[in-house]
Amino acid sequence: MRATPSHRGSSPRASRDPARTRERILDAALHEFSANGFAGARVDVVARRAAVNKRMLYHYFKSKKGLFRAVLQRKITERAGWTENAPENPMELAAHWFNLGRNDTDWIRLLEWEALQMSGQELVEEESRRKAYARAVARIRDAQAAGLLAKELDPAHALLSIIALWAFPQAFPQMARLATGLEPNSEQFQKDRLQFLRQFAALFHPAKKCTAK
Amino acid sequence: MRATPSHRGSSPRASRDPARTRERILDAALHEFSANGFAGARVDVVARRAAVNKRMLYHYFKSKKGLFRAVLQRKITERAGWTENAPENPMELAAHWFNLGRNDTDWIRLLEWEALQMSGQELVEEESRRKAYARAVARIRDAQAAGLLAKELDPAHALLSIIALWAFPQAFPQMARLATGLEPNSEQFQKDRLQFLRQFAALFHPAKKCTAK
DNA sequence: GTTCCAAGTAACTTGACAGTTACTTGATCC
DNA sequence: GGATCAAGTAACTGTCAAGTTACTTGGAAC
Repeated sequence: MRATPSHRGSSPRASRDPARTRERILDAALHEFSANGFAGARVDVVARRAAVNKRMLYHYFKSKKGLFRAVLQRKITERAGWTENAPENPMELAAHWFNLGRNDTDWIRLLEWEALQMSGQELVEEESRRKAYARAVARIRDAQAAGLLAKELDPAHALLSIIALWAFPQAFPQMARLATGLEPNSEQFQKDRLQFLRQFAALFHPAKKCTAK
Repeated sequence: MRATPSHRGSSPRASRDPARTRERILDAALHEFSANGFAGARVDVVARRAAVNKRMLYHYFKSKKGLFRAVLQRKITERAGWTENAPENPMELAAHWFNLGRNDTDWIRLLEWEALQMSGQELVEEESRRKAYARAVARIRDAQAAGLLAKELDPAHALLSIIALWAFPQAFPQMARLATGLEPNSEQFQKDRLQFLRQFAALFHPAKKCTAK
């Protein structure tokens, strides 16, 4: 067993460290793909940003496409835990997820590029993603049974709508700006949006239907 | 005043018709940009599809970017009428617009490409779009005054959410598929979604708050 | 009927970029 | 201590695509 070369916190010139190099490439690629999409991304820019020879990208990831898939794959596994320790009440999920997503705009953009580019073909990590969605749908069904959400609503569409409510302003910042006059990444916008989502959720709670005002 | 060369419905070889050529190019470009985005679109493909010499694109639109802007511009003015003859009740807008948008998936995709590419710079047709949004926000405010929607909600965020609810499955078809198991352009999905949006809207109507079950 | 210009064509230039070749360096195993 | 292979480098190549050059054609105005 070999010692990890990166054993020292900030070794000034750890001469070789494949795992770390791989991570550096992935970080740089995430940045570049998220900013420019697959077609717009430049392999040389990724290499420069990662401070790595371009040849190494092909060494580790075979092709530009392979790199893109690896970036998606890493992010998806990172996100796997989002359905855990989330609030039980479905409508509060929107506010909860909105909060989690604030620091991580790359994620929504990646999904957006994926949406625009995928045409028919199999998704990256399709199976595990499907399972994660199925779990989320099941939670909503439970919440319906518990009387937290109107039973007549299709739970899959409810999930889709909850995601839509938090992700949309990040996905379409120009529309958010046109509608509200604020930049969606500004403090003010995020405060307003969060308040809106909370009020919206409160309105929805069947239990509160006849108690509010 | 010169006679329009395209005076005959389907003249087999109208030798010159600038207006028509321009439209042909815009149609082809809409198709290409919507499918592949700005970076992914190929000028030669647009030219071939429009059955036009590539040089003509530069004649009419100056550059690839100019062509992209022209495509957006045309679509935006086409869409200007969407706020007219729409239902008064804001929550029913989602179902209404969803219906209108079904035949025209290019539109959402264009907005999506725009969202991903615009970084800070001025939008195409920014002023007229801002006005259209302001009109829509005003309508929601009216509806709130009329008791059709909870008054505490920020109307701009309400508008944003209504748009989110109908547009999201088209914008992120992969997520729609993962959540529901159906292709979002299938009959079944659209029927389900429409029903969901209607039920959702019905739940929201403050007047129904205490009458339902 | 000739002048003039918008409309149109084909072939070319230029630059950029994904992917490769041929080579060097470092570390681990025996 | 040298064989071996992963990690790494620099310079190159072939292709593709945006934009241009230099030219031709159609038709309207006088």
